[in-house]
Amino acid sequence: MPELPEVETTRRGVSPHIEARVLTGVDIRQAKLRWPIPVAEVQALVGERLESVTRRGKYLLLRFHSGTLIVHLGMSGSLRIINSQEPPLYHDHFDLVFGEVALRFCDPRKFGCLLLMSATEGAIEQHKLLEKLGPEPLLEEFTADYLFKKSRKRTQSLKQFLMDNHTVVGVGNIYANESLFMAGIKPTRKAGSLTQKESLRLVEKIKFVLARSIEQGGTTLRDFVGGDGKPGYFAQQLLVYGRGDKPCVNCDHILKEIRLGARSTVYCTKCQK
DNA sequence: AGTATCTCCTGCGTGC
DNA sequence: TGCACGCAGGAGATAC
Repeated sequence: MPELPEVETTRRGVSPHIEARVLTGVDIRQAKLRWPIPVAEVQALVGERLESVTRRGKYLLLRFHSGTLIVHLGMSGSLRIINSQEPPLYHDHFDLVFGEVALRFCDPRKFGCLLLMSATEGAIEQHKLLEKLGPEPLLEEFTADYLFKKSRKRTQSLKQFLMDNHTVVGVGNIYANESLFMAGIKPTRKAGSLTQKESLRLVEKIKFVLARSIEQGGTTLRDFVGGDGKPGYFAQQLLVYGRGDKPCVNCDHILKEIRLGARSTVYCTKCQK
């Protein structure tokens, strides 16, 4: 599942191939994604130059003069640069064509989306999907003080609180598990029980683990932007995620795996307090 | 307002 | 070997 590092890696990977180029065609083979693709509106962008490729949370934003395309990869989506003559495979739902190259979207589970916000509707930040998002975890706006204050009087579990986009964007299940382990904090605790000191550790670890994954993604960029279109997981060392019933890397105690809000949650009952 | 639950979809693992 | 079943998972929608 693409988490923030994968989305950012995708952005960096595809952007040099399409930015500043003119959209010459739109080929939508499957409009039924999480929300229906507004086919005619997207096609109306043909002839316009792609001004920028940016990211907000896990949303990719492709800005054109008359509007901005919003792309989300959902659970299983990927974007890759192809030769525009290349025939689509199963689950390749749409292409944005820029002359001889194209940006191709593949998503077996169809949890992703392609939407358009017209420039006449206002700034992209005002879009319904974006306006209530929390801070970007890698920017200075995401601080220990912010997280501490935001968590006051919250009764839900710390992990679910972290995974809520209104708290902070881009911390999905994998990184919530990893950062809580690295900070030595039990995921089941109520968010409101977080101390200032713990908040500092947690924010540090979230930033660290996300930044490191983006770095590692950079090394595999060429692999997926080029041909096979499978971004896959970064060659990252996951300390707890997917390691339930295996020994803790710190103390050898067997890691515990539970469900929090139907999400796989793994932690060490000795190292995480 | 905050919290928990439901929902979309397909591939994959499991068990018979 | 084949088939039915069930589950995972991002995050908005819905219910309370």
